[in-house]
Amino acid sequence: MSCVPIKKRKKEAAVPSNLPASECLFPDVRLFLVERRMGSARRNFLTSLAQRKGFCVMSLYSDVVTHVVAEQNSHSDVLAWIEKHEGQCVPSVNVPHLLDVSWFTESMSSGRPVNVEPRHNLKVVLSAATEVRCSQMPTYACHRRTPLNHHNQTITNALEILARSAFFQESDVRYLGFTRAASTLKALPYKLQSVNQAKDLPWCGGHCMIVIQLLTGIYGVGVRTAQRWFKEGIRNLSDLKTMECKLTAEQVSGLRHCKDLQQQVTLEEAERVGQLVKDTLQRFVPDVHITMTGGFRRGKEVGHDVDFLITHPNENALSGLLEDAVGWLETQGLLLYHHLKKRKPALRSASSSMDSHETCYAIVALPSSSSPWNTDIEVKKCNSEDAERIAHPESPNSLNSRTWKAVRVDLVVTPQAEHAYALLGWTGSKHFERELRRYSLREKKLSLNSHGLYDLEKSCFLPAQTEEEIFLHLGLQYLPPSDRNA
DNA sequence: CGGCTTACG
DNA sequence: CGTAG
DNA sequence: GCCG
Repeated sequence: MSCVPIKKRKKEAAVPSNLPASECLFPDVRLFLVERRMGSARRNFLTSLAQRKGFCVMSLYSDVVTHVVAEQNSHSDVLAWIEKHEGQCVPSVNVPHLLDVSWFTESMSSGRPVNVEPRHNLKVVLSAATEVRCSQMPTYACHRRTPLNHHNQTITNALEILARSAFFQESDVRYLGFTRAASTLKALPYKLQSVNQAKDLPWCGGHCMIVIQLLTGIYGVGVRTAQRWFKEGIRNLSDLKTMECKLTAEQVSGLRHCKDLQQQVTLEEAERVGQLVKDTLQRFVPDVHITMTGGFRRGKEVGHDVDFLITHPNENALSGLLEDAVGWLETQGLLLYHHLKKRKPALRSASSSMDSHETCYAIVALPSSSSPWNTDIEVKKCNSEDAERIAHPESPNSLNSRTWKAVRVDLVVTPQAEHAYALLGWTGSKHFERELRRYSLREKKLSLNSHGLYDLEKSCFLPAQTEEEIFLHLGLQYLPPSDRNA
C-alpha cells in the first residue's frame, strides 16, 4: 500500500447520508455513530437499520447531535476521537448522550428511542493503568487467574493455532494479538455462548471476533453466511434479531433456540430424549427397532444433538411413521422445529415395496427431569407460556422458570437392507466417515455412502446385514464404535 | 500441482 | 447455500 | 495445509 497520509484517506469512504428531516419520526433525536472500532461496513449497516426505523442519523458530528453511539469505546475514547476526526469539541454544556451500542440495539428492537439508563452510558475510565472493564476482566494476564483447564478450549485452541501461524508466516504483532485473546478467554469463568459475551473483553476485537463468530455458530448458519454477515456489519445476535433481512425457517428456529442449542447435551438428557422417541414411535409401530447413533454410540458423554436410527423387519410398517410421530409430538407441544426429508423413489423401483427412507431434523422441547409432575397437558401449557417469554426477552424470569430445554434431534428411518450402512454412516465420527469413504474409493474402487456400497468394477451393490460385514467388504479390521472417534 | 466423503433439500 | 455422520 |  502506498504511503498516503492518514488524513487523506479518511473521508474517501462512502459516508452515510442524512435522511430528509421530513422522514424522521423522532425529530428530537439525532444520532451520530462513532466509526472507531466499529468499522465503516458495520457503521453503514447500523445507519441504514436506524433510517429504516425512522431515526435521524447524522453523517458528520456537529452540535445538533443529541445521541453519540459507540462500540467498544470508553467515554474519554469517544471525546478524543471526535475531536481528532471530526475537528470539533464536544461542548461541556448541552452535552449529547455518549452511549453504548446497547442503547442503539434496544431502541431498534422497540422501534423508538428508549430512555437512557445508567447502563447505556459509556464507561468512564479512571486511570489507564488500573483500567478495569465492566466485565471485571483485567487487561493484564498477571491480574487474573488462568487455569490449565478452562471453559473455552475449542476457541482458544483455534486462536492459538492462528497465533502460531501468524508467528511463522508474518508478524509478531498478530501473534501477540491472537495470544492475548486466547489468554483472555482462558480466564473466563464460564463458556462463551454468544459473540456478545466476547465483544467487551480485552484483546477480543476484529480478527479474533471472526474466529469466535465462526465457532459459536447458529443452526442454519454456515461458514459462508457467517462471513457474509460479518462483512456486512452484522456482528451479534441482537443485530440478527432486528434484521428484516429474511432468514430461513431453519435460521429463525436456530436463532430462537441458540442459547439452548449451544449448551452441551448430556448423556442423561440423550437417554430421556430416547425414551420420548421410543414412546412416540411405539404408539404407531409397537415393535419398532430404535438405536441411538452419533457420538453417544461412540461412548461420548456429551454431544450437540441426539441421533436415532429406526428400522423394522417389515418395511411397510415404516411408511409414514415419521409424519405420524412428528404430528403427535406437535400436538403435545414438544416440537419446536422440524424438517422432513423423504428419499426420492429413484430408479431402483425393482424393490416393489415403497421406499421406506425418511429423515427428520428436529428441535424438540425436552421436559426437565426436575419436573416429573409434568403430564402431557402441563407440558403443553408451560411451553406456550415459554413461547410468550421468548417473544419478549425482557421478561424477567425467562431463564429461571423454564421447564424444558431445546435439543437437536435427528431421526432416520431406513429399510432393513440399508440398516447396517445407515448405522455405520450415522455413528461417525464425521472425520472417520470421510476417511472410510476416501479409502474405500481410492484403494478398493468401492463407493460407500449411508445407503450401501457400490462396486465400480463389478457394477453392483454389496449387501450387508451388519457393520462387521461392511468392514469385511472393505478389507478392514472391524472397529467398534468407541474406536471410531477419529 | 491436484485432491481433499457423500448425498440430500 | 444449508443439513448430516 | 499436506500427500502422492
